[in-house]
Amino acid sequence: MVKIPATIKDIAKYTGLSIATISKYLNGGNVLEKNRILIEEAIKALDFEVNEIARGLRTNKTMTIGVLIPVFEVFFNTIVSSLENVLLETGYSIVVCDYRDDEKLEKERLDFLYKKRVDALVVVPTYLKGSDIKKIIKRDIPIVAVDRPIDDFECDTILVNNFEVSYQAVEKLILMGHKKIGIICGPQNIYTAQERLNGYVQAHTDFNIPLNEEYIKFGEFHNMESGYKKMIELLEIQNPPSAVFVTNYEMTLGAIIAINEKDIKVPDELSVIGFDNLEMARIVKPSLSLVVQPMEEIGESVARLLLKRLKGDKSDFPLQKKLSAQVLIKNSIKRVD
Amino acid sequence: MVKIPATIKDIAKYTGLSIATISKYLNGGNVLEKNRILIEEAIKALDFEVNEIARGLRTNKTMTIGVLIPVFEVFFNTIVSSLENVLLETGYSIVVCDYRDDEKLEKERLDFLYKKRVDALVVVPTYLKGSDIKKIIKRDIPIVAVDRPIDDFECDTILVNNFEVSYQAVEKLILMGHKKIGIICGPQNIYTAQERLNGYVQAHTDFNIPLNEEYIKFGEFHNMESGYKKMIELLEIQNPPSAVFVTNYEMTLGAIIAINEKDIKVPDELSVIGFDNLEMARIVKPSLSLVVQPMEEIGESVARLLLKRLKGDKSDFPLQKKLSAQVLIKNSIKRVD
DNA sequence: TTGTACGCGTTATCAA
DNA sequence: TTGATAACGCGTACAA
Repeated sequence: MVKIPATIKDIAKYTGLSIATISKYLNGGNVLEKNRILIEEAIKALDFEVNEIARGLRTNKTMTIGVLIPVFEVFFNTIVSSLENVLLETGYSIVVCDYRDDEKLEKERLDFLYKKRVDALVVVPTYLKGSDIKKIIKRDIPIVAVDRPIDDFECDTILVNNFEVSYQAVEKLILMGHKKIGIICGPQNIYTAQERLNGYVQAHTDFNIPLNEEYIKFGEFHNMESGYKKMIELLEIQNPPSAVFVTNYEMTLGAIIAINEKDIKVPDELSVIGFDNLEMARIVKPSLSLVVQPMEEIGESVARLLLKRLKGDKSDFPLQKKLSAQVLIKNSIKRVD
Repeated sequence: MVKIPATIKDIAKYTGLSIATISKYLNGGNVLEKNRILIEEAIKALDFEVNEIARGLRTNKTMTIGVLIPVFEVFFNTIVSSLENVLLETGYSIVVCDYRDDEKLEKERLDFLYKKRVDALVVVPTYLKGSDIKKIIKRDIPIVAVDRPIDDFECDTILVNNFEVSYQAVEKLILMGHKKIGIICGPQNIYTAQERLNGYVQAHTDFNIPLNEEYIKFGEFHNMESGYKKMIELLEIQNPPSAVFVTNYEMTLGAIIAINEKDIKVPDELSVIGFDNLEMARIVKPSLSLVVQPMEEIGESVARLLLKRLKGDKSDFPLQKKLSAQVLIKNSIKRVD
């Protein structure tokens, strides 16, 4: 605690060897057995640890990867967690920042990570455009966009098939006879929210079911109260929907509370498909049908791609990958006619 | 993007001035007006930015503060957020790590932050002991324990009056005539959970109400399913409690779902006090009584203390501060006899 | 295998 | 005010 950590120089003095030899030992080079023992003894005795700042200055690498996410919510947390698990073995660490869905903060955090000299960046953008990135990022480091593409910027991108899975969910409802289908969407400026709405619209189009604007509600991601409110609104329509599709975790939570409060019986009085909420789905009775995104797979894909790029392998750049979410049908859907 | 960022040396060349002068300018020193203009021109032209790694090596400061929290959940997020807001103005940034309630990870993350040469540490410990810290932290940097003390380690500590507020909550129920009071606690190895249980016990003792072990359930923080399960268990007791105190956010969420599912009327059939869940409290009908912790205040206190220590002011060390949580009474409590 | 010598980009000291 | 120069701690040719 009190002593300033020893440096390579100290180890050199202690062992009588040169700085270069110690450095080589530290980096896995060959050293005479007796010297190795000596060095290891010195390291213990002097409580030595490499100064990663100095090493970073020299190697121009920090061995850290910057991760920028909108908020610390379970969807992003899970992705980051699995990303990290893969990276762990490789010597890379991650530094995660959230920007609380704030446009200004999004740029500031990106700048922060960049200034910390991360070796690569993983970004879940909201407002961020290509021009912003070009303004902030001046070194040529790998950047991967996750969950949402970056407007006007060419980079590796890993997405989920939001449109398709949303289509499938709504299609399922339609095939069960539903024609009055409500949807609680996210903000229209967010890519994933747009895609999910588009899937809903396309399914209606394909099955020749007219859209009813009353049934389309816009809530906020990361805000369960909005899910609650929008569900209440849907339930209070004179001619309410017979099924509702809620397009995100937190909003699903709020929607469930609304349904309970109104004492609506699922699926008898209302069919429901939620989103990304396995824990809740287990709890809620009857078991909740869900769209489940492959969060772990996203994290792993990002990690693998990142490692490839960090090795200098630029093949397939810019890579565009779309992973598949699944519609998980449980007991919250009833056939109607 | 392509060009490697310019260095002070480049600026020196461009302007014809010396490296030392540029450096002085960068650090707010006095420079002739014409030189200042010249330097600023060069900085723009060459896209210069200081290399903070090099600066850190030289100054032995990274101007970052490491923050270690159990999980990214709303309670900790809010604290971190307000901590950050205060720090923002000062030039310090934070790097946040979670350890997912994992003992091994808790040490690893601490080590990671330490190796990143943070200038100070904010820690919400779970398993961490003084001996662990002494093993990992060798430089003498300020450490602040938040929400929970660190066993066997002398350092600044900022806590919440868990015992007292829990006592008050239970006392309130008792004063409303309740004698059969259930509690859903957190894990016994966590300080805050212990304190909350102790407050419950003490209130019973003071009012001469015998404890009923059946009414004391242990769930898990950060796991709403446990709140759900424990509430179900309480409700299924032959002689169920007339009131339940749930001692954490996520568990309160699960408990509410359980209550809804069982179609229990609050407060007629059951009085409830939840925890830390303002958003939910707004949504749920009837409005939920709550223990509310002063999250913002915690963050601000930590920040101020930290800044003081970073200035070298060691007065009052080790500081022990206890902030006050409040019992917020709403419509979820009924008088019984 | 080991050591010498230099450079990474910055700050800090001390003359000028 | 400015500049030459020595650190900071480490990695790496290159020579020994």
